[in-house]
Amino acid sequence: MTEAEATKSPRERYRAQVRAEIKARAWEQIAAAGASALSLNAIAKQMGMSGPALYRYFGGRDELITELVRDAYRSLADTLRATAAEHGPDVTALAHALRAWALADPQRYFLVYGTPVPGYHAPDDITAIAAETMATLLDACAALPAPPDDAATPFDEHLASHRAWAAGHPAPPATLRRALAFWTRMHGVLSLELAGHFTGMGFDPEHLFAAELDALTGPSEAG
Amino acid sequence: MTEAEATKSPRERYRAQVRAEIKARAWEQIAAAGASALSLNAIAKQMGMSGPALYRYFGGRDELITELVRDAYRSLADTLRATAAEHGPDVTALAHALRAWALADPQRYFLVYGTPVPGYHAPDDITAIAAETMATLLDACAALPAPPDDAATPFDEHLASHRAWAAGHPAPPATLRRALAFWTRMHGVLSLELAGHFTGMGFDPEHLFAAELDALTGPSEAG
DNA sequence: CCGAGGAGTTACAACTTCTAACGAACACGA
DNA sequence: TCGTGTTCGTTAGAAGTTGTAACTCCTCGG
Repeated sequence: MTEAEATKSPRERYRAQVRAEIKARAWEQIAAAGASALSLNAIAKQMGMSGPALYRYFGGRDELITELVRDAYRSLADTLRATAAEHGPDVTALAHALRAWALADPQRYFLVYGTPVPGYHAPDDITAIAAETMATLLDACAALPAPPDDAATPFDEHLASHRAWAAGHPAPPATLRRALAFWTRMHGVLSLELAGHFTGMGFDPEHLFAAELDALTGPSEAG
Repeated sequence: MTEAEATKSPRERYRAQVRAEIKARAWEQIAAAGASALSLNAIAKQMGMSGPALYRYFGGRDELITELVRDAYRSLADTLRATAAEHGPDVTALAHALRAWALADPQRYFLVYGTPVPGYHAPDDITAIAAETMATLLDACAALPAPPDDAATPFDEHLASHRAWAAGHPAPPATLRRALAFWTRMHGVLSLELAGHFTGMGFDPEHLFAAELDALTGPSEAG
């Protein structure tokens, strides 16, 4: 990384630095008021230069946001992969890492899992990062001990022949099912928590998250 | 309703009609391009009048969106309540009604459960509608037969003393826990499905939804 | 019938994204 | 060392947006 940056020409290093600062300001704005309130002009003014100058660095607002979305996916995938590298394929560690990542910057989470724009389709490289994240999750679910009553569900049979997303993974349908359950349940709690739908209800969202995680890892020994 | 509208003055009836048409156009725009792309000018142009005229009917863009959010909450609460009135307190019927409501207009779902604007706090009447929805869900969960291994979880103990949201409901903590699980899991699947995170993965989201619902209603007899 | 108030208009301010054209600074090769 | 050419940042401007102010006109109600 040091070598890669050092070998670039001065212009390229400067350009990379300005791009990085633009993105940093953009993240500040998004954290403060959401992605829809992101203003190129405001960023330019903060950086002491005038509006159109930013178009040297990003094709426009959409391109900047796409870049931030890509970074968000990348950050999530790296965080989970690092967690798996440190704790092994442990679904509990993954869950806590996911929650910490989400709470650290809710708007970054929503950039990945929030309301989509109807027409928008993410570039292929972004969906590739998403697949990488799913692979990490699948590995952890494969390492999960099979529960005592592990009869094949109807959904397992469906997954047996509809597993394009896990084509390169040797996990059986039950593992795929558990991975999907893990993903959707963690997201269900986190999404509602970050959106503030639990505020005023009295309970601690962290306990709900832990309860759902317990139900996932040990459906029988949870009591 | 007929009486209430008929007794109003002509001016008020006209005003209500124009407000309704504005909201109808707004829903079209939101369904087509999302809430962030809603343009008062575009609505005015569609209706054959010029921009500022709309400010007679809505204080501004934010007020119009808040009104649409209110209508979305109201629609969801009414749909679930009507389902409960027809099928009784059946959590399965509620789940299918919720999914149908969500699929009928994804952006309406996201207006309720989508990415929040950091600073925004919903008016009290909207949170009251949300509480109404939770009450309907609680009733259905209370009618659910207790599973065989129904030992109190740690989260149940937490809920026993942190149940402000169910203050007026006699349901025990285990029922509260099941209601929260129902809510978060259904939302987890629906949210990811509507946002398109399952596209290209190969499986049918409806089957996943059904599987999660099965796990919720009968954890033992599901196999 | 006539006045008061509501509806819609245009004009304007202050934003936004984004394009075009220009000048100045800088890195690089001869 | 000295052009030269690329790149950066600028201003100007078009085409949008939300929202306010002032004015006209019509209509409803006493």
